[in-house]
Amino acid sequence: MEAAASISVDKGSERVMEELSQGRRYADQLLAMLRDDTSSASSSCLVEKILHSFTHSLSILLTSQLPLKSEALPIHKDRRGCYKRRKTSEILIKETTSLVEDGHAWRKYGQKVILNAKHPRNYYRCTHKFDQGCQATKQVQKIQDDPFPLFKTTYLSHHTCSSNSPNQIIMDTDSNSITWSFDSLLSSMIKRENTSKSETSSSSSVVLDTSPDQLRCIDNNFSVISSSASDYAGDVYSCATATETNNMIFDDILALYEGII
DNA sequence: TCGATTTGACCGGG
DNA sequence: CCCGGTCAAATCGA
Repeated sequence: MEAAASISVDKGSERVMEELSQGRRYADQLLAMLRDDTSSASSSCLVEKILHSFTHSLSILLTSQLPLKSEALPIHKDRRGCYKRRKTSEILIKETTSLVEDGHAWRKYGQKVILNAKHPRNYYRCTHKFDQGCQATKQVQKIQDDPFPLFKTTYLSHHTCSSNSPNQIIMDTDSNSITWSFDSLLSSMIKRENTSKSETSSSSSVVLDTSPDQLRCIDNNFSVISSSASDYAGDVYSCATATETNNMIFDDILALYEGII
């Protein structure tokens, strides 16, 4: 981001960016108008695609430093200056005993053997890097071997995308319980735990009872599991809208599961 | 067919 | 120059 801002963009691409920005503003206005009219769902969808296209184009112009002027082309593809190494700010490091989903859509873009490390480091970027210009990346590396495996995940930059996160809490009207809906998270874990089974349910839920000191997993392949979960029960309402806190709770619950299963 | 992953090449910072 | 982060062509697979 800051790297993009410091780039001295030439006049041509500056004009292109201005033109794209104007187009994007028009599309924004059109989308707002269409959203008022409930009968034009498909038109809204189209406008959203146009908006993504504008955002993508602007993102490319902002982040690339490829010369627009035609200069002597090298024989093979020259990628000098094709990316800027990010500043190491906004780092979050997590260590987990298994590879857990964190509710965001990631796309693997690289793997490197690291000096003096037993396992390679894997590089992921946000799926919405190009359609929404989200700069979030993460690195995952196994740092401890198999009897008691440990994975280190390093998150770099915050998500700026508006991904429809699967880790959304759905409040149950039942006064004694809260239903959490985080399909991808739990079903992926169930897949791990039941690899021998040919079928896994596509949807799962966890019910966190507020009165008894129990954590229950309700799923086709699971029976009732209980453990201490009172630490989380009291916090759920207050952090229902804080995604980061939710993710932390999900991680804790996963750790809890791993202790049980 | 098209999105995701793999993997060797390329690049920049130290 | 080395190491680690990123790119992008090739490949995979749903």
